[in-house]
Amino acid sequence: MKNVKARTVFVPPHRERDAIYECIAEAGLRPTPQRNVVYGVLLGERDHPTADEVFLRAKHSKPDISMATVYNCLDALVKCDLVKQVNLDRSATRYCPNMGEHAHFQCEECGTITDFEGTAKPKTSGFRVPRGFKVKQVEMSIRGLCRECAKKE
Amino acid sequence: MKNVKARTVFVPPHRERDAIYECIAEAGLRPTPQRNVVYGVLLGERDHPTADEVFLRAKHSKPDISMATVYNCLDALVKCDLVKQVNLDRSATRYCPNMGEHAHFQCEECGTITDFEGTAKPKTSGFRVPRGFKVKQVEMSIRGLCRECAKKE
DNA sequence: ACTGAGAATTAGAATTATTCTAAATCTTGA
DNA sequence: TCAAGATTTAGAATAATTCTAATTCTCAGT
Repeated sequence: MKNVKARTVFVPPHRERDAIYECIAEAGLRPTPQRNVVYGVLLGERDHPTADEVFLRAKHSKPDISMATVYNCLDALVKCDLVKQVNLDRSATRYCPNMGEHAHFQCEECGTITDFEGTAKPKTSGFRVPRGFKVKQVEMSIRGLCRECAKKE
Repeated sequence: MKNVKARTVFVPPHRERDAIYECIAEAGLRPTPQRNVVYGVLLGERDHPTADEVFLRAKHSKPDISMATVYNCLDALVKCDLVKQVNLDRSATRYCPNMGEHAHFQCEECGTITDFEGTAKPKTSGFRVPRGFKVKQVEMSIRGLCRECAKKE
């Protein structure tokens, strides 16, 4: 699990699909076909889908999967650090299988989300962490105009 | 509007309440009692309330205010840069009148949200902004354990 | 391979969060 | 004062997420 971050970015999808079994097991969770399908969906199209979109796509390969299961699987994947939750606005939560360090950029105009590669650490970013607080995860999100929409302006 | 950020952190509340009129007007929106009350609620208790919590508090001074209005007002305040939306998990959006630069820290254990002072810029934080993208706003959110919960561990 | 305990899945109901609608009420500039 | 347009309102509608209880699956121990 420790080296998932380094691995997930460049390793081809089929290796990832094997990795899910190890990772889920390591996290004390059971590998199941549903979790596999859900993870596969996320790896297949890295466009930060909502739970609902994941559900629709998962149905292609597993027509009888249920919404509740999709939520359960997503939660499981998040818990064992294979997937990130992305909350940007008031709309539905999105999911992202890129565990490499990156920020989420959302275009104000067209809404698309783009990953910006890089590293976020509160100290190097200039934030004062009060004494006694334990930082576990840092996320950065950016709003603005994507290339296409910036051109149109 | 440009200097709101610098001003809001240390200026006492009563001055803020005057500021809302200027700011709302400048943003091309009308100052109204409801907007004033909603903004006052946010300034009064800076605990990052949800729209629902704002609604309940606003009713104290304006018992006939409606939920729809609370959402309208919050949107208006967000639009004219007096208030920030805070989206951390799958639960309801929270609102924050601190326009000084800061990150949001959420405790995994007790859920409380704490502001960490500091500055977030994608470049100094180590993020590569792809050519053509226009960055307008950067937010940083941090998860971990707050002082109290870290002690208990 | 078989079995029992506990984990995961399922459909659908329930809950929660947010948006929409259309009527009533304000605000502002002429 | 008046008209145009913005804002507020209650309640309905929609969307997102969680819950429930019954069923099915998985796996460790035989």
